[in-house]
Amino acid sequence: MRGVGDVFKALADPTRRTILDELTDRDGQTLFEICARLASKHGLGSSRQAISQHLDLLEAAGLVETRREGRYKFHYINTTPLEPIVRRWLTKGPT
Amino acid sequence: MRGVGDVFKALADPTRRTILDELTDRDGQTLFEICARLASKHGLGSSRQAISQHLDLLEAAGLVETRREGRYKFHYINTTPLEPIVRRWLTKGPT
DNA sequence: ACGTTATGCAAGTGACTGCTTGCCTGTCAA
DNA sequence: TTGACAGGCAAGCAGTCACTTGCATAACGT
Repeated sequence: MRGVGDVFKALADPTRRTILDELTDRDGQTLFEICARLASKHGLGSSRQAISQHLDLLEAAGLVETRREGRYKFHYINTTPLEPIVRRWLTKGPT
Repeated sequence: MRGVGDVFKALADPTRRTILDELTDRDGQTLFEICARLASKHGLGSSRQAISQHLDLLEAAGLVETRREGRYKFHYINTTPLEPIVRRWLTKGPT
């Protein structure tokens, strides 16, 4: 369904927000790359399956898009769903 | 603590987002007013205690501020914590 | 003073969430 | 073809969350 609520739910978890930080820093990473960089740069000891489930959720919310190439799967951040989210309460007058 | 995670957690629930919608429409409502308008305008049948707990959470996140006056407690929306939240991933270059 | 109104506090419950565990599929190099 | 590598699927478990239930506090009208 990829409704608005999915975006908020995806952003509710700190690990998922850190994943978005990582993809902002270097877009198009594989699952193993993300795991390695989360561990080294952010000090997160999450397992591969945990990160994979987080990526599934981010993809379901439309915040991450994927591209398969052989046995690799690259993950790209998509900030499009983010803009209208908060603007909902910020805009008092007509845009 | 009122950290960044509290704001995301507060926004994760659809009822709390509807409460923010209501306060955007009419600021400074009491608990009973919010309950009544949530039921009539938004079709939500949440109990008073449920709404009260949601308001506590929104206040802990800094999204709602309160002012007591006699036996009434008025709730005001505060959008200040919202701006830097999403901008975190939107800004690629210097603002 | 007494009852009503508006709100607060806290324990208990069912559902959801994040994570683990174990096994399976598909791809590439030798 | 065999083994290693990248990723996927699904069941189970512990913690959290939203909600209810029941009682308590405080302010106001009469």
